[in-house]
Amino acid sequence: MARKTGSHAEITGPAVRRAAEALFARHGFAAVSMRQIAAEVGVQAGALYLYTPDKQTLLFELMRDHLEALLAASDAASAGISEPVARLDAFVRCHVDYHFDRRDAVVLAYMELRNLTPGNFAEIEALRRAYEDRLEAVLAAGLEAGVFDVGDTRIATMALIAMLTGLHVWFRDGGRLTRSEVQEMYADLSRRMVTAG
Amino acid sequence: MARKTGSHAEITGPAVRRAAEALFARHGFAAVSMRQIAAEVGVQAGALYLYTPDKQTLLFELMRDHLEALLAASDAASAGISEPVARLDAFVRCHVDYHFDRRDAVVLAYMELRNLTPGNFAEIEALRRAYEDRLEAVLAAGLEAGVFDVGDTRIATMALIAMLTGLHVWFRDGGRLTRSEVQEMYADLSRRMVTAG
DNA sequence: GGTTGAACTGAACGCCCGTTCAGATAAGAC
DNA sequence: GTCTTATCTGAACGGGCGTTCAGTTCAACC
Repeated sequence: MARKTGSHAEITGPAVRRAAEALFARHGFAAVSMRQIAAEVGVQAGALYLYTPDKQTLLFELMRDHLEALLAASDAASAGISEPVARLDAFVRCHVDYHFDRRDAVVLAYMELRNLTPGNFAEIEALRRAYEDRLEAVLAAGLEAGVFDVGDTRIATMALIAMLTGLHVWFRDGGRLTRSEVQEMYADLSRRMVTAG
Repeated sequence: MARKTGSHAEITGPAVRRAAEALFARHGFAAVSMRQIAAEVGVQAGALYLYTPDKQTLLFELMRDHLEALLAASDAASAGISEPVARLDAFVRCHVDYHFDRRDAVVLAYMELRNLTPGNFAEIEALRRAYEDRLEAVLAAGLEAGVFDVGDTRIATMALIAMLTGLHVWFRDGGRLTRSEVQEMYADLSRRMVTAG
């Protein structure tokens, strides 16, 4: 049987993922070595291979777990809301929340796509596409209902996603704006962007 | 004297920069080796050092040259236009133009900041900041004139820049949309984003 | 047609990479 | 107290990295 108290695997495993996420987000996957991750955790490089089969899988699982959680959070945030303007508002606020809480994961998920092997890329891309599709469905519903006015829902979707994802460029913890101020502003900008003038 | 006809330096130099730009944009600075760049050009790795002192400087100069050209193009595009709505329109169309014409350079300029040494980063960051400031000045002028309605010009600026830069995620040459269609759509989205409802 | 020098090769430099693995360590089980 | 096994070390593997440089090539010049 595995040891119960004093079992390090339950500490080291998450520590490896946390360290990898932070380092990959800051310096990029290709620029970070397994030895750097190990040093951050406080073990030798060889020990990492008790927790991941290889570096590529470590990246892939970080991205996959994040995107699955983001999708679930997004669905939960808009559950029970049917009015398109309110749904867009909920989507945007949920996304901003994720930036405040899981910033490194968000940065990874859209900066490191090019470092995935083809098979892993396909799976991550499908999740990202699913997230975009959630937003596009909201825009399409609003268009149908006559409350939104966008020439092309796909382009408007990509523009909105890009605007939201761009948060990471300027946002700093403890900056001059609070979470709810940022949410308010981005919700306003988003709504106006797709609403008839 | 240098050879005139048959001089390879005038061919190889630009070829090195072109190859580096394309490879850095596609795979990321850290994931591309000097040997890969050399292979793309058709020379041995050592020959690259006739055209750049090192890999870092190669990246830096690509980014600097691009940003300086982008700033110049942006200034030229809005020269003589004083009305804020028209200025925003010109800014957006110019940016979209750059995406069509110098896509790899655009991708580099905002994806590879983290791979610059501190000194190089400061210089590139200043250029990027100058570009953002151009846009923010337009928004501030529109706010003053009462034609724009944004709570915070800085946040609106960053949101707009992110939206524009996000073009690279979905745009593909020869896709279903023409250059002027994309310009039209992004100009519309931008204008509505910052205009009073 | 011999000389010059820009352009390039090819091999080498020391270093770090991802990954493997035999062995050390130490905590739970009996 | 002994055994077992989860956890980790430390050294090694082959290979690729950025960079240097002595030597080769060959077009242009005199």
